[in-house]
Amino acid sequence: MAHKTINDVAKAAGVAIKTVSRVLNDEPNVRDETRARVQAVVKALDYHPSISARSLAGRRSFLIGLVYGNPSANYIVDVQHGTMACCRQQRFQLLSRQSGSTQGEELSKEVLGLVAQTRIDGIVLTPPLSESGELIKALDRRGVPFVRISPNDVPHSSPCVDMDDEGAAHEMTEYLIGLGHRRIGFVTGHPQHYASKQRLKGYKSALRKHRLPFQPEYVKPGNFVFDSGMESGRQLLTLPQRPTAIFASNDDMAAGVTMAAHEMGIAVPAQLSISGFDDTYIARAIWPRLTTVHQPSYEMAYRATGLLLQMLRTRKAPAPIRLPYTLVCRESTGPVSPGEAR
Amino acid sequence: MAHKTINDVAKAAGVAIKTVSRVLNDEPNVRDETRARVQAVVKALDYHPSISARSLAGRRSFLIGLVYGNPSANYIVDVQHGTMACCRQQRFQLLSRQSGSTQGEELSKEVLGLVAQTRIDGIVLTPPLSESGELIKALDRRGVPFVRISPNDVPHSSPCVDMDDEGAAHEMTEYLIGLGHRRIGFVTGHPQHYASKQRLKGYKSALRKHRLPFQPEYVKPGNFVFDSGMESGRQLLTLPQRPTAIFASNDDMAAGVTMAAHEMGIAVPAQLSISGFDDTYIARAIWPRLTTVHQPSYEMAYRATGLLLQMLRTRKAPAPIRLPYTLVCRESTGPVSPGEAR
DNA sequence: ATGAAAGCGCTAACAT
DNA sequence: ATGTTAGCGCTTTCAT
Repeated sequence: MAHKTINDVAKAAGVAIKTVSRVLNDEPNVRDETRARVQAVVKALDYHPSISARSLAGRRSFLIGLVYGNPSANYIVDVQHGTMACCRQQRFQLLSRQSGSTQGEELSKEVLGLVAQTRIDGIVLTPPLSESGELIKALDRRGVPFVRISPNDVPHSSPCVDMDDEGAAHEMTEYLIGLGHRRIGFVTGHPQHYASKQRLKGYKSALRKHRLPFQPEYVKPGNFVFDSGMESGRQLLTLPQRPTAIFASNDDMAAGVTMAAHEMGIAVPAQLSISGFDDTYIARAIWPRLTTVHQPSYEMAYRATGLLLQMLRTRKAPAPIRLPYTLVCRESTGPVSPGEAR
Repeated sequence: MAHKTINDVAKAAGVAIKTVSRVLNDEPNVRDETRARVQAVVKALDYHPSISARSLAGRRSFLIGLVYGNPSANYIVDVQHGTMACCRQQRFQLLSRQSGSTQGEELSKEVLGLVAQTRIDGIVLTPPLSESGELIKALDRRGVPFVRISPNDVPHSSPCVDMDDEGAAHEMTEYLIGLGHRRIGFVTGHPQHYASKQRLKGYKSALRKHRLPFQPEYVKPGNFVFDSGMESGRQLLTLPQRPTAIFASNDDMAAGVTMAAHEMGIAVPAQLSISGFDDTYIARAIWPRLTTVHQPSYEMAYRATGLLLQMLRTRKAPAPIRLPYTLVCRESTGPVSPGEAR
């Protein structure tokens, strides 16, 4: 037997299809008794309204798009699951999309095409796409609601969920300083990524606060990918006065630094402390386990999706949410050893 | 301005909407000249047909569902990207869904509900969901086309993409034997997972072939998750006659074994060789990098999706595809040391 | 080779 | 509080 339709339900419940529609959409003006009867029939028939039909007839598709370009698989999975959990609760479906291009006109065109085809009700934007001014402008012009995850400096009225990246990096750096480290290397994130700048800022401000000199040769470039961490790690560790601690802007790169140290026969944490950022799965899977900043990616995505859906209902942008981070201290960091602290 | 419709295109091209429809769907009976004109207008107007309308009117939604319950994030991401790449090429959209329940009636209900709501054209099933007889039966009854990824013993005419798990495990075990190992531990995968059985089988057959005794105490249970590998690793390494090599049924568990070895102060690979299965990101991110079986997850998913879409077009099931694996030898394995091989 | 009309399963706007 | 009707943007079926 084919799919049930709203007509089947209406017939079985002895009401008009409009009444069924009201019940499905939680609209008022239905007697409790009628509502209960319809709901019973819906359950009995195992009826699921067609989102195509709803989307075509109404102004909602019950489809949410998650668009990402982020290279860190573990981060993405956390975000996707957070978004999915929220969608499921509110009976929305999730359409995932990895964007080929990361910025500019091409990106905007791709996302706009997605919207045109699918009529998705809203979009969850992850970094670094959440920072593309052009994309945001394009979405605005089309009137597509969206929510951004992660800090970013594109001023916009749309909702946003973030955390205090600068504060977290500051705190992590202070933690390393507290362990006695004076020469602390830093591996940056992708230069276009606003969070990268914030994390670097926090690193710098902690040095300043503790009157340690900021030495540019201790800051190496990265792009959030493992290999870039390994490469920058190698460079830092071959410096004449090598750092006794290295703080990488995400876990993947911290794992790369750890790999570099292993290859060079430098013991972690005895000779070198390493810390990361994000607290993804990899932080607990490598040896020594990474001291890192726990970024609540799953919850950020969950809350972000919640804001988006709320906005769809109320038609106005809810206030941004800032979620707390926590320092997670594991075995990759330790007190500086006397021998290393010349 | 709102979205363009097929009417806009028809008007601009000076044809009936049916002709536009023919062009969009690559149907015959359109003059080349007319076709070209319509295509030009489509491009000029940046027109994207609404999948809701297509889905409602026709028998296709251009939506593919990816349903997974697999706990390994890195594996899932590979699969999702493979599926996405194929969908993008053929102008399908991807709806991702992590199933809450892994089996039985609940799973079937969830997936059937998804189908009813979204009218997705077909489903890509990943292990272990691809092995649920009940789900497969339910999908059959509803006439929902699907394709399964990974080996499995539910006989069915639907297409399937897999690899030779048994052969791969056999080869990996032989490789360890070739390095001189005689006491080889094994960590199994999730018991419900057919690939687990195949991998164990390959391990056993290699031992047999080389006339090594199969010792049940060298086989410990796992469920494809890091922690289970660590736990089983600990148990194996506290055996009175501990193994000189451990073969875990996936990379996450092999990473867990590596962690256990580190914690117990056992050097890898000097005192213990470790190998995994899958060749996910984690295999290259931990130290020492894992010797493992490269499973072409991305390509398996890509090809599987291709089979599914082909089946939608031709209405008949294409032949299954078996993709080749390769052994990837890295630093986690080495010749057995004389001291260990008592 | 092209077009006209009906209708997919819903919701919107307007009855009652 | 409930029902009726007219579409949403396409594909289908049947003409021409």
